[in-house]
Amino acid sequence: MLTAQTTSIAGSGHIATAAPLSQLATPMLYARNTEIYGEGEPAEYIYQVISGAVRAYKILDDGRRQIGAFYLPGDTFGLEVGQKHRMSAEAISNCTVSAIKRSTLLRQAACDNDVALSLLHITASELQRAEKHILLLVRTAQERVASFLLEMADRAASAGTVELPMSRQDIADYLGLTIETVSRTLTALEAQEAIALPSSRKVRLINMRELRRLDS
Amino acid sequence: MLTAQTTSIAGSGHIATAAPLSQLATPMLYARNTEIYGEGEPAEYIYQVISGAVRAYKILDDGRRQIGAFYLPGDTFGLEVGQKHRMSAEAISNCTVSAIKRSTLLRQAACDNDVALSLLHITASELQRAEKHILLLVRTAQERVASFLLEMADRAASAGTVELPMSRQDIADYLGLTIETVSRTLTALEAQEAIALPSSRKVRLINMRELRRLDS
DNA sequence: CGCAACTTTGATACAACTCAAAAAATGTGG
DNA sequence: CCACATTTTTTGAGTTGTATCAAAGTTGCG
Repeated sequence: MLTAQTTSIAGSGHIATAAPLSQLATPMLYARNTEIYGEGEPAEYIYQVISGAVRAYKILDDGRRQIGAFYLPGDTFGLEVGQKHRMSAEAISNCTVSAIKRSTLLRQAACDNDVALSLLHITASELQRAEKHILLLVRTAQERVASFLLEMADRAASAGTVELPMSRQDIADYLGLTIETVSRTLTALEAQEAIALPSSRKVRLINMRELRRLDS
Repeated sequence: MLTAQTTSIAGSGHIATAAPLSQLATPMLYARNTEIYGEGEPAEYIYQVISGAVRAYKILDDGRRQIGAFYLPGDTFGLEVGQKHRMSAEAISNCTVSAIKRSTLLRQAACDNDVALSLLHITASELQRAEKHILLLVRTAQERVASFLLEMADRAASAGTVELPMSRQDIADYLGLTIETVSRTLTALEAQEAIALPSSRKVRLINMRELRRLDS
């Protein structure tokens, strides 16, 4: 069974095996920092990242922003069982996403078990991610940052170097830290030669053993 | 459509409408502090709390325990899409739960859409809970404790007084705080007359406006 | 090239943690 | 039902990690 990460909504996954659906997948372009949908808006579409990166977030009452997830190419996002989006989503970089109508999907799910099960798997993956995120948030700054780097490496690494599509502020809002703490922690990891920072958006993972020990 | 909180696995919810399933629901008794299932174990059953309270948790590598959720009467827990339980579950108090075989359920889900959709709704509820938990963990101790009390009041209050089935340690491990901080925070809330503590396991919510302001 | 945005570094403050001990609650056997 | 042992909760004192406030670098873009 495919996971949400690899289930294509327009490709070869369960959903797409329902013939009419793949035809309904619409490619869409979003410029850097533009909104894809807002919290509380009717959930019209579910999306899959084709290229670029997306952040999903909520704004807390005190004005802070908590990023719930980053979505990279292949990831599905924006699926809601209820009527409304529970987070906002924005393009981190210019990106292309493929979208299909939620109403179509839910209608399909009501009669097609494969579709219903795919939705279940996507939601279960999101749950697993959220639970991992909870564990992250009770750790030290070093552990959070190390864990974040390893996660990004898993998802987007090429030859030991991670290209971060997101800003320090994005990382801070994801890890529940301040931008200063993220910056200082990266500097500290560099000083202890666990990573190198050839540029602020490029991280070379040098001492994986040490990073994994921190992630543990 | 029913939510996970109100979907009965042995009663009138979607799952039970599949006639053979309700017959398969088995009532089970667990004594205080006994394990219902362990992390990593094959997920044989899914459960619903009939009476008592349950905690689901993971042990971190440094030995700390993070409680992911408390389950109260009516709540469904232990549903996994994968083969294994991703957390451990223990009875907080002596409790009775109703259990049905996961294999049966998944077999049903593969052909019965109502069952598949019920599983989707239960999982989506868990996801929503986990996302709320994430937002909790980036707030101050006072905000976390106030939010926790309001959550418990919503779920189990009778006449403004919340009976806490769990210990201070349980609360601390749920909120990502130490037991001392939880205790001090409750004392502080009492001092500012937002709550009263007739006993350590009983909390009377006095100033709801103030608590909601903290929860916000 | 110059301005705006982003990132890093520095100094200080404070919330929550740690270690320690007292107080209160709970359980147990006589 | 009481006396004692154990567990849980509260309180205290001191430390520390992260936030805050401030400013200096750095990068990228028009």
